[in-house]
Amino acid sequence: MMRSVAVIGKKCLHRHTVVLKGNPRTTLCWERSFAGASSDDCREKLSRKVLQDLKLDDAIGLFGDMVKSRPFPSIVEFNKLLSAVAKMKKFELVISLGEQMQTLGISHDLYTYSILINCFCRRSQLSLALALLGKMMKLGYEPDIVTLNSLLNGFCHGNRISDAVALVDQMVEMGYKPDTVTFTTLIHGLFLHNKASEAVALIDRMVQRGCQPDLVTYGAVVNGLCKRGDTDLALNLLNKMEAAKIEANVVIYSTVIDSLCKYRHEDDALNLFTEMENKGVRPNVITYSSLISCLCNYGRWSDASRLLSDMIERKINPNVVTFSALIDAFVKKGKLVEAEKLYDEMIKRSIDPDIFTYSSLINGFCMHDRLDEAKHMFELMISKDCFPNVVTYNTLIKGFCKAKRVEEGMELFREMSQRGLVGDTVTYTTLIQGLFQAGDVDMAQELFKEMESFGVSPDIWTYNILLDGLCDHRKLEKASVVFESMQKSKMELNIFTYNIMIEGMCKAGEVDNAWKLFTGLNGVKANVVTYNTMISGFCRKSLLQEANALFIEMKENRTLPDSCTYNTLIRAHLRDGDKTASAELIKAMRSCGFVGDASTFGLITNMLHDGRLDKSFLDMLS
DNA sequence: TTAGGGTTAG
Repeated sequence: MMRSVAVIGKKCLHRHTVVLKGNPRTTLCWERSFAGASSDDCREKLSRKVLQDLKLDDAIGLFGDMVKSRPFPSIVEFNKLLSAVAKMKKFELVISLGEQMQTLGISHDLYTYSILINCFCRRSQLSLALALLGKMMKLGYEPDIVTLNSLLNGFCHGNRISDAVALVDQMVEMGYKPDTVTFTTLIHGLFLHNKASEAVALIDRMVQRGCQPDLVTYGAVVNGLCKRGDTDLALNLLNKMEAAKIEANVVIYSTVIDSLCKYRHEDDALNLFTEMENKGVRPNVITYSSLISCLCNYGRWSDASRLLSDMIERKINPNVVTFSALIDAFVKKGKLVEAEKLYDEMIKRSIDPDIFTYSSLINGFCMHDRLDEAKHMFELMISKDCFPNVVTYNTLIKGFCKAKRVEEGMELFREMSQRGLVGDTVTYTTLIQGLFQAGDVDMAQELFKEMESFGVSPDIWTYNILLDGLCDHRKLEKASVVFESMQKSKMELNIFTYNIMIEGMCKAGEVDNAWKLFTGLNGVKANVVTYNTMISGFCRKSLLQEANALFIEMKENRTLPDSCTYNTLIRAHLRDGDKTASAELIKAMRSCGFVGDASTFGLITNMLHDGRLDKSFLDMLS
């Protein structure tokens, strides 16, 4: 590449002129063509307005007319058409039209070459783009900034980001003046290749070379940094901008504020909000919505409500996003009444709810087992031509499954397919879980098979639910087969996977196998549930020594026992007739602030009745 | 007549 670009030099400029002069054919033809109706037609068809909404078929037809008309229309007309086709992203077609032109003896000019180089780049055919650049330069055309920016874009989107950086340096050395397009293209490429620090360094390098980056360039870097959560670096850039007397605008401030808030620096976000006000930058509905939404999600309702009244007072009107964000936050915190009030308020303000609004409300109704209202909301949105997407369906399906109405969930699943929506991993996982809970083991397994055959990849949660369902329904053998295939696959098993299998084995009486699994957790850390399950497995087999040993081990491994750990052990020791050990455990449990659970109370009551225990035990428990 | 990516919120 560098060799090709290295030949770009001043001497080309001379030849450039010569070639343009030496290309009188198109000029002459064009002059003559004023008399020809067909060429006039073409020219009319190529007017800017027509080109804007030109259809692909018309473009091809037009090209056919153009190559048939004699004399040929000028190269400018061809360039306009090629450009229009390139805008339709039909890059291959542009290339083939270019080839046809050459076959017909219609010479390309600088613009044609630029368009074609761009097309090769967009098709990731870097070598062909470079070859064409070489050819073009041999003919004496000096690439201009647009040609080089296209090439730069090609490098950025191909895997040649270091060549992209080098190209910009070389452009500067050769006297080209990189423009905003050059920089935003390179910056975008750097972020695409995870080179955030190089993007920041680029800004410094530009300044060093006496090339002051503009607002757009800064904006691109700030945006890229914020998307990665590098808010410190973004704030540094804001300071740099200020030092360079480039005033950040509301978009840049909103970007940083949003990012600060999302990464849990909400107070810094609020401070920056004040700072932008002090600098005379007026926040807009987006600045407010983003802050309000984050604050609500963190439960900072009073701050959020202060901002809301603030924005209304300043006539910055909340829009559908503001309302939806609020509704969603209220719903997630279980405040459905408030969410419904907000919904009424937005209707009163003639703000149309959108798919987010409806989906949040449907979620709210589902969370409160108000399935009929959820369904009603779902039908309402459709009646308003706001069509549910896979997320909306998943929400409602989950609601029905949780309410043990898996049949209706399945019905929705079929309905979404009819609407042309494809279920995703969440859809299938939810339904598989619902089917297992409803005891429909066969259907659950069938759905799992369907999901695989439809190319929807099960994730670790899908597998965990499958394992759990199989174990719950006494299909440990089948679960073990699945588990082994998971171990062999690249999938990372989590502690839930192990907990499910350990529990399944213990419940099936296979404590030895469960213990084997427990001692062979592949780099996964046991949690309190893992210990509880194993301890309970030992207790079930009256292996109290093992259970006690594990209880000690879990404390040594800094896994805090919970109410379940204590209750399991207490019951086991009571059944074993060891009153002393039980009494000690009860004391220890109480000192941790836990109490006896229903099973423990039940057992003690029974033992009181048949005289195995005296009343002091009951007093100890409560 | 040629190029980039947008500009931010649920």
